[in-house]
Amino acid sequence: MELSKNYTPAAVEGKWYQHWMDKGYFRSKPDNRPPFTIVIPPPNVTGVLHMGHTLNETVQDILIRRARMSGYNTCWVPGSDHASIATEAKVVNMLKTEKGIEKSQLTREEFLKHAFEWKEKYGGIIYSQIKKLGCSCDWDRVTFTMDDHYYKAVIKVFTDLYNKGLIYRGARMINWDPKAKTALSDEEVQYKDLQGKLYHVQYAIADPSGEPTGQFITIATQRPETIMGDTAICVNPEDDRYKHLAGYFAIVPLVNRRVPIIFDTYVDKEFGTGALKVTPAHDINDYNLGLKHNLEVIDTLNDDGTLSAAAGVFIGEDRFVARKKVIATLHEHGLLIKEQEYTTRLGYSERNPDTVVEPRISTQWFVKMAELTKPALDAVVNGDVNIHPGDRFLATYKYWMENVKDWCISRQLWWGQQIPAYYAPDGTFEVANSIEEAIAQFKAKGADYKASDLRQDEDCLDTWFSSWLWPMEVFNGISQPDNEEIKYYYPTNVLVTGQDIIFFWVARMIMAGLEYKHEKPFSDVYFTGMVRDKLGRKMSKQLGNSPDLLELIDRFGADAVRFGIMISSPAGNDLLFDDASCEQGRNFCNKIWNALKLVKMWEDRVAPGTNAGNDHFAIQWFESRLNEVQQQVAELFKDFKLSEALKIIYSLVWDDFCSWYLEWVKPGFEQPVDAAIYSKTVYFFEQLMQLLHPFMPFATEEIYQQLQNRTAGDDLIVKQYTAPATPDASILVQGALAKEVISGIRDARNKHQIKPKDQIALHIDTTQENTFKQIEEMLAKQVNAKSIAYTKTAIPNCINMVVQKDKFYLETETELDPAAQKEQLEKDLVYLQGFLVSVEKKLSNERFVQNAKPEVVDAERKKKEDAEAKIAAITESLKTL
RNA sequence: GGGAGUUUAGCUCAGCUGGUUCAGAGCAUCUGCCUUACAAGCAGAGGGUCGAUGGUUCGAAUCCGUCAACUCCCA
Repeated sequence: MELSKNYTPAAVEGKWYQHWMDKGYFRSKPDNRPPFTIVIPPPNVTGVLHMGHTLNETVQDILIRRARMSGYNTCWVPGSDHASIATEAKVVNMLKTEKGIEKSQLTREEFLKHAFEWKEKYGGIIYSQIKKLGCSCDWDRVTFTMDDHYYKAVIKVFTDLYNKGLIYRGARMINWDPKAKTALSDEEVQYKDLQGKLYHVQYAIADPSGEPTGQFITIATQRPETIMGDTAICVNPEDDRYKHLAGYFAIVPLVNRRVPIIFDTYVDKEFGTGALKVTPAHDINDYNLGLKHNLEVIDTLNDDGTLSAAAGVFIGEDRFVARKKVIATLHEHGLLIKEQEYTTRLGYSERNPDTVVEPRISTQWFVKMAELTKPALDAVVNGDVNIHPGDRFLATYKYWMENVKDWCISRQLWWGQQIPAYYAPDGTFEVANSIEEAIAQFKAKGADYKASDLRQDEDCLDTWFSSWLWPMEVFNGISQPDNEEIKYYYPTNVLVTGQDIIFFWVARMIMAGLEYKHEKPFSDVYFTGMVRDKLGRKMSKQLGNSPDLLELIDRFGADAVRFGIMISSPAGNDLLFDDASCEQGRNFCNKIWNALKLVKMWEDRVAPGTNAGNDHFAIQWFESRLNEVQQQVAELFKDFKLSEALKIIYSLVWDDFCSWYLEWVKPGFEQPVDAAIYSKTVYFFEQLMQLLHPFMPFATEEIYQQLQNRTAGDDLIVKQYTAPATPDASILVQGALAKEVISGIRDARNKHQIKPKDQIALHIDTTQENTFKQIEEMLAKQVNAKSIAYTKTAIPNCINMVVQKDKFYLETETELDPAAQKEQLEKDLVYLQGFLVSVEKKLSNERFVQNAKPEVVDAERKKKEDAEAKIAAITESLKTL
């Protein structure tokens, strides 16, 4: 079959993916082999694959494929999470715009039906993209965090933690998303720096008896719309400006409430006016002050961010509209005396990025973190779980673990696991796996209720409260503990994820794993960096700088995209992604494809019966190079240095194999090929494809299949690696010398403007004639020499050059310019003499000879000898000019 | 405000426990080639006082101090 001019990914990718699927290569069942398990960090169902995912999935596929080829029973579990807030927001929006339905018109059950329909429709997009990328996930294991068994597992864990006293219900200051109308955990709030204003507002002062003194105290606030919730004014006890106000009151403007003036060192004398208005319901610090000083809490906001009746004024207005109105009113009354520019930080909702989060007091469910974090911290600190790269994230992890606050897990949403707390009419409640169990529990306490008497908590659980069970429940490890699969696959091997979810997810999975399996969920965590555009900007929808994955694959091929993202991806560092690197990947595929074409051309020209080729220097050399790189790759994989591994494979294939090896063994035009050389070349090619396969699965499989006729089941994807042999160091040195001589001669030819077609006669003055004798043929071909001769004396009228200790004379018909040659040689001479001086200086330094390691001193002596020999060679050459 | 990280060729980055085969790679640039696998290619070349400044050492891109710039995390 005629091979196409260039590699055409579209023609092979779908074909091989289907073949692998048909053969069941991605499927895993427990057996006698050691397992190698990865659980996919579940992308959320609302998403499409972006470049961050692409990097992530590619890394996982590389690890899985390499393990599959290394004797492991590999299991890569795909899935997605339900993304409570984001999905509910999308569904609500869809219902409104497409069907004109408000969520409030629906029952919980009706809403969930719509949500599941939505998930069926859009949730699969991401899987098809992962397939396009070539990922070898076990598609029979797709798991969703709202699957029935998963749902039950989450409820079971909730009940269990509650019974252990690790979950409680209570009123706390929480982060409120007024758009989604739900509480958020601390981790779901993103802070942004903003230019705000500080308003200086006057409050009238009343004396201890309550009589107005006619004086005012000025406070500074960013949030004048919360004034109506003020229940104190606080100043620093050391502040001389306010000391006389002990026992006095302030009158809150707009609502004329009389509130105490309190003293606390919390207040910074230097900030603003040194006087702080205290609004316990709407600021975490004020809340704490309120607790300390026993202040009244007045919540002036509704759950949608509008002012509540408790505000007294501007009731029903949005908080930002109310702010403007309050300012205007204060201004009218002459109470607003100054506006000041001020840089501040505001919290935004992670899932509704345009919505400012409101600190709010609310009754929610919390997980007590202290007991759970302790073992999870130890697991990482003592190296049971290894984080890559290095321990760069260890400090961050430690800090968070040591300072973590209780985790708010209730969300005022429907899309998620409904909290299994059942309330009796009298307000008491029981937490149970089902309403029947709740009734029984009530009964045990002497309260007799029917199901219709009880009301289940309306709220659902934080998505992360389900995804922290992921490495266990994808194997039913919570719902059916100690089943065969969880025993076989858990703990998993590697977790590959972005560093941005270290707290959301990684830390909590470790906690859950230790709590429920008494074992870490994974041995290694590999953090990928953030994918940025080539200007270093984050990729975002707003900037439109995130390339479309499917379009990239169409343009370059999946292998090229994988290559592109991996080659620019040092572990853990942010990577600047540029289409150009995919282009490099495409060119690489093409290069290999063309090497295939060359080798295939030889297929019909094999000279039978000859085996002389086995002694060919190129074969021995490449065998060693291959072994050397195979060993290096194995080391790099151990350290998760995938990008570097790809780089050295790339260089092995392109430079060593294509540029040197193939040129060295290539027969003359239409000449026969030695049988041994041919079969060795095919073997090397297969080895290279095998080494490269995890990175570029499609092209390598295609080429592997093209190289020889294969029997059924002989597929590269499952071809097992063999342990590399030890490379022959002396052959490698000779190979390096050959390359250096060839490049040197080519350079000399170039510099003297000898046309590529003009032949030279080469004379070599060397002490290692045998070395050159065995590479004579390939050397002559590579530098276009018509003859090679050995000499012990200088040849006149030649281009002179020196490589290491050997002298080369290039005899040519072209007119030579001795002055230019002389200049070049003299330049080298000056450099070498300077080098020699520095080495001698070092060696004559007694302290160096005494203190340095013997091998270092020896190395310096060797350098000295080499430099002297080379100087001698150059000096001799110069004499002939 | 607290903590972490980064600063090496035009660009993106390697350089582990200090020793001129460590001053590197890829891309980009320049020169010469449509050589019978590949112009998405081949053969070559140029380019950096390793952020600044002190110190330790026989010797520092590599260790320590200070400073500067940038990035990220936390409050």
